[in-house]
Amino acid sequence: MRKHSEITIHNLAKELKISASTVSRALKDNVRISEKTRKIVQQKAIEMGYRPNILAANLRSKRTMTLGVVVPRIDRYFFASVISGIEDYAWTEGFNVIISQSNDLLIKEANCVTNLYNNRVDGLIISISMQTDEDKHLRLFSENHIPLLFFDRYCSTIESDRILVDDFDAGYKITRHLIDRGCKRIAYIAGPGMLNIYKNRKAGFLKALEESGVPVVEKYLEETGLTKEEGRKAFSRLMTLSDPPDGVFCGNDTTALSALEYCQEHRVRVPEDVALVGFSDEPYSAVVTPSLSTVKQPGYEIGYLAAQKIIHRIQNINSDEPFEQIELPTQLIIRNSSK
Amino acid sequence: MRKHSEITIHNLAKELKISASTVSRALKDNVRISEKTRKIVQQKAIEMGYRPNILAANLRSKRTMTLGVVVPRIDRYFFASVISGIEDYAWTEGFNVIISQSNDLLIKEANCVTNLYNNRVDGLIISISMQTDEDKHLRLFSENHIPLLFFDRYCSTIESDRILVDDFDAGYKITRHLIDRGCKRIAYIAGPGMLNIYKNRKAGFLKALEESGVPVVEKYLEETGLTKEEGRKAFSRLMTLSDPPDGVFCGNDTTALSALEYCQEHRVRVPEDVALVGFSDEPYSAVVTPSLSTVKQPGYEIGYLAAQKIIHRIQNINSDEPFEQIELPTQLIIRNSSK
DNA sequence: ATTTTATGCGCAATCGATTGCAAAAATAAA
DNA sequence: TTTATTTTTGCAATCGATTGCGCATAAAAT
Repeated sequence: MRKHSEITIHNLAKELKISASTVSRALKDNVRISEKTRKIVQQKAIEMGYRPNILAANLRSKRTMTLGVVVPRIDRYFFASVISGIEDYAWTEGFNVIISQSNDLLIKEANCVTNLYNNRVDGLIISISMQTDEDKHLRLFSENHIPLLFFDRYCSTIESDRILVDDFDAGYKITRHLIDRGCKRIAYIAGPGMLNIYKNRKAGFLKALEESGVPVVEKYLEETGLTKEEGRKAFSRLMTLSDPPDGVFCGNDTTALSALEYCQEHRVRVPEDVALVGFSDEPYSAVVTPSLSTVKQPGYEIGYLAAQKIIHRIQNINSDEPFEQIELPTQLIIRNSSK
Repeated sequence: MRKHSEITIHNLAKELKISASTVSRALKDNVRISEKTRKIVQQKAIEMGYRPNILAANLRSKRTMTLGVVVPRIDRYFFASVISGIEDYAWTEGFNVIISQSNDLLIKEANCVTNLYNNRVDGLIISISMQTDEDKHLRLFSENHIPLLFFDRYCSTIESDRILVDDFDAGYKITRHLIDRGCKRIAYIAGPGMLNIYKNRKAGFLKALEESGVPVVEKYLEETGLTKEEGRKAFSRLMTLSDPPDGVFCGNDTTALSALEYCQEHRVRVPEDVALVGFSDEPYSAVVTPSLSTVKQPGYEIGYLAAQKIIHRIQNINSDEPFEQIELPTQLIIRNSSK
């Protein structure tokens, strides 16, 4: 609560012996107010330390100039960089950004989304949780025609803008690379097949195998939550097979790193005995030994573009531009773990 | 803009042929409303899909249930984890969190702070930019008695709560460690001396040297912006001295990493020729080769505590509890770069 | 001098929820 | 049945900025 009583346009008006409407207009450089009055009002506003009450303006105008963002976790580099991109663009347009994290839990996600809805954010940018298999909470936005944009992980039952990376292509490129370097027994540690990104990566993976006539071996396919622990377990299962893989496509860098650690402990040579490729290009991936091959996703650009797109929608709310699905290219970075 | 016309308490009231006040009270379980009416109203509210307009409530109550957060960069792990902690606690108390980044620029910081002020956030949590050498923008909060809390980097000219890590102790511990392992020529790549955290680390550094009778050599003291490039340059200067240091305390892990890279390229052995210690425990520090000694700062805990503290202040705005400066302990993690 | 056209400004309603005060209704007491 | 008491509800103002409409006054045209 402000101790100093707020200075409002009414205070200014009284002080200047004019009406509040005139003050309001003068402050917004409305053409219907004379140059002279405008100057006087603006001068007085500065003098008295006037600060517009955005709440009141928002109530009246039914806009909040605020974007809601929901990500699984803020402290994962990919998401942090997406947010950074969102925030940077939003700022240039005068939008604020409210952040929430779902912790990859459906229920928390639903709560966050509902909360943001109730807070009247002008748009929602979201990457859904690993658990999300229903869309009721998201319909709150789509059905009320409040701009909604998915990035990376999306919900296919909801029509909306999406900014994705080309996961199919990425999966394909990775697998192709492993094949090209001579791997014969290629394994894949996947994330939850429920999420499109993992479905697509797997499809790319399978396509590459098929194309090269490499057989798909069921026991080389693991599905996990892509945590460090689960990754470790899955990789350990693979390596204790009688014919362990000589190339592993890990669903993210976290699992790839845990695989690397496993190899160091068990004196498995990387990439000689087994080649490893991760996904995301975490900050550590370039600097571990051996450095980790991976796929770089342009997080900052995704965020920047997402903010641009959604703010454009907000500002042209009544145009009926069709929804757009943008797929940004990924970059396969070949490092020592698969050289 | 919502397409469906909003459902307000007035709509509900009309529908139920009672007054809006009664509806308002019924929805908030006010004791002055009979059990019967309350049930009816709440039932109808659900039925009609009523969603309270938080803007209106905020305008009236002069609270926004929102915390503002300003950090130099969101995509730095330390800050991301602090934000994660803030968001987690804030959420349990029903607070939203608006994030802005200053990009370590004073002018952007001032803009962000002013914007958050105008948006009537109930409190501000900030870690100031490297450039910040004035406090006018921050006085907006402190002088209007809106809770303000610094973490990590603070502004000493402003009275307020602070959550810090014990930088003096950390600097001392690091230096002590280098001395104990036998380093004779110890260098320090510092951050801007304007910021207290760097001042304090340096004080700890000097204290340790003095205590052990190790002479302070001016040419071993570098001051930089702690970026990768500047760190590289500073380290290179140090290593091309006729008597290069055999132990370097780097202001953060970024510079430590660039030092490591320099060493690899110039065949300088770490830690045999020069021992390195960083600061922050970035995610990569544990996994580079050699793994990087560093100081772990409890980011998540700092954020969580900061949110607790500031929300407590917000909820007890009129109590006159004195400002508190909390210093959390750091943990020296000795890894291979200085073993 | 009179009519037309601009220009500058104010009135009052609006956005939706909250709340002090008073009135009405229901219940208890006399 | 009447009065006192308690419970329940409504009126109307408030939070602060915005805006459609209309009234003045001034300037331009006739």
